[in-house]
Amino acid sequence: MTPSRRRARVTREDVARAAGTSTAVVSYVINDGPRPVAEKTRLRVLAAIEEVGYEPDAIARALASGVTGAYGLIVPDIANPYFAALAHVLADATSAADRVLLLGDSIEDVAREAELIRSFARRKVDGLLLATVDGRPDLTPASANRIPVVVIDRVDPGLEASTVAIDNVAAARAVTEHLLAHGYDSHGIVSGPADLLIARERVQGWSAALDAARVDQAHRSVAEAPFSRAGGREAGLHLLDGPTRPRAIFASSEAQAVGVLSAAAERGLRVPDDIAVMSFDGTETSDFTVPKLSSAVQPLDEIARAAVSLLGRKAGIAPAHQLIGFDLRLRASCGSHRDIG
Amino acid sequence: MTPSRRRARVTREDVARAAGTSTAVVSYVINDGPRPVAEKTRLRVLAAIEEVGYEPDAIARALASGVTGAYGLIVPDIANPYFAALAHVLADATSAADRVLLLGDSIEDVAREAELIRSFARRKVDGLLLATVDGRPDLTPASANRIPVVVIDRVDPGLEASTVAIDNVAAARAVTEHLLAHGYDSHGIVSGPADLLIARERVQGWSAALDAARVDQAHRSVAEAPFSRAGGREAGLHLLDGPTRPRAIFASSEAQAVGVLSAAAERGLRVPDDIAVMSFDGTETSDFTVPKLSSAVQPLDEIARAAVSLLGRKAGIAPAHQLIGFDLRLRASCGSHRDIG
DNA sequence: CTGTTAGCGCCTTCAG
DNA sequence: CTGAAGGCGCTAACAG
Repeated sequence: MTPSRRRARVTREDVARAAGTSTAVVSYVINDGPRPVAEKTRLRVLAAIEEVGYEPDAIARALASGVTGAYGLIVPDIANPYFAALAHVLADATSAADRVLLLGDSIEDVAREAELIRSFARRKVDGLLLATVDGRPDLTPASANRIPVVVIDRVDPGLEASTVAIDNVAAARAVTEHLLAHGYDSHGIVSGPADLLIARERVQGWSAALDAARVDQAHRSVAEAPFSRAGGREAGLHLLDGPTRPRAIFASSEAQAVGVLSAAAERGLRVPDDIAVMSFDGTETSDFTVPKLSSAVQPLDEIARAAVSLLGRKAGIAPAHQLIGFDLRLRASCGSHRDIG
Repeated sequence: MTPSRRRARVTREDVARAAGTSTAVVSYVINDGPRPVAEKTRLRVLAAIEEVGYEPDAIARALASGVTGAYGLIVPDIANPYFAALAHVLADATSAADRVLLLGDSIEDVAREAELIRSFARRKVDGLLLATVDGRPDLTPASANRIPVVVIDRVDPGLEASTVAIDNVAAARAVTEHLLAHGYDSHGIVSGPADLLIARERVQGWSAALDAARVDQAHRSVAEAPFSRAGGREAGLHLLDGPTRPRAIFASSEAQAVGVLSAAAERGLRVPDDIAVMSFDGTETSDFTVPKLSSAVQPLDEIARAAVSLLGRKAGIAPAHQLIGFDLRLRASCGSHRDIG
């Protein structure tokens, strides 16, 4: 049983020999096509595969077939719990599609992102899932290789790619309307970077709700910050220390909301009694903050399913733009359900 | 300028033709070897590459050279902020090593993990980074392909692989000694699953410190739970609701500590005034909880560097076991620094 | 220093 | 239903 040290690699040829067939038949069996194989031969091949311990080489298969069986995912920062949650469901959906996932962390850096796109394109991924840090990323490396691209999360129109997203304006508006329903009279928002469309959209929804309620401009304050916990804390402190401390703050991402909670604690303010907070995204993180965060929830599983499903389509032709519904989840941070934390 | 629709693929051949050389020379230029190339020729080739817009095909290159330029990373749950933080630094270190990262999420499932190991082995990754959910994962698919494996985080001895980890016993002991220094007299621990060595080690360190301080068994309580936020909350509630509520709780992972904070809030208990909490891992998350978490910090960058560096070694021969130092970081949750949150 | 060419392991068309 | 054989795009001997 001492394995010959020189021949670690077991190939189709070994299988064919053991089964007494040709290598082509082995392929037919493994791929269940493109030619039919007699049941008897099939079993013989299967037995031979078992016997010699054959494992198909994914690289060789990829080169020959033109299908790599890999999807690429690029996110601005995998350490951000929101993107981590997104990656989780996407990894799952990818597995379900019987593929592996290439992860790229662009570190919120445009140049790095472009590099990752090129790198993944050279690797001939079967599809690219992109949460971009760039308003208008260069997708030509993908299209040159006929790689379908689905942009998620930070969606901007005019992209030569399919998109999956929620209605940011409507979601932000719904959040704000809830805050208004509580009777809060002065409002602050922690917005994302103004060069990102989704950041502007969320501000827009917030403004629209305040407009409709005829909230005076003097009772509104905006603090722009990166979509991160640190950004949220900074912006939160800025709002809390400002001349007119808002009674309610809408943090336009979950990470920022976590930062706002931390800022409030730092100033000795109680949430929601002194300051109400609502959030966006609504991953599991929001169930474990103190207090729990109310938010517009992005249904990540749905988004993942939709995104991976769009990757299945042929590339190039007619990008699709899929809108996913959001949920409003009320917890303690906005003043609802004080009792249940 | 209308590109011919039939020939999307630009190959070395096109470059060679444009440069008036052979395809081999193109390879030599691109790979800077294995044969030297005259400077003049080199420039001509470079220009030709630019001119025809050539991008090397990573798959073909992998097949021919036997090097894929990809590392695999398998984690129990990428949605867990701790593993997300780990993935972040590993992605970075991988990029620095000029490679891409294949991400596998085993969903805390042993079978799924085994499947991922096989899948990555078939893909011929150049190295495998494994945060296993299995005490003794089957690494033969890797070794059969001479793929070096580095086990991180959940390390167990007797593995046929290199490991990178901190001294869990010492770290847990240091945490507990700090708690004792505060004068707390009754102690609880949220431990991880008992079948994981690191979980047992952290309990061991905790016990050792209590033993040394002659803390009576009656003043100790243990609650076992998964290394997750939900697990931490359950176990936390269990400890808080038990017959002898501990004055201090050591949560043996950051995720669990977040759950404990949430449990304390649910019971209307203040941290650290009513109940002190210390944690493990210490990622950025600990700086944004309310209150901030004191913890034994695992220096992820160092771990990542060490792990990727170990992957560089040849496979098979003599696995190395690298121990990384931990830090003790004191914040508000244990009763230190009340003022600075 | 440069060109020729035989693979890498598998897929798939084309004969049989 | 099965076998033979030509690629997929690139690397790396081996000749010149």
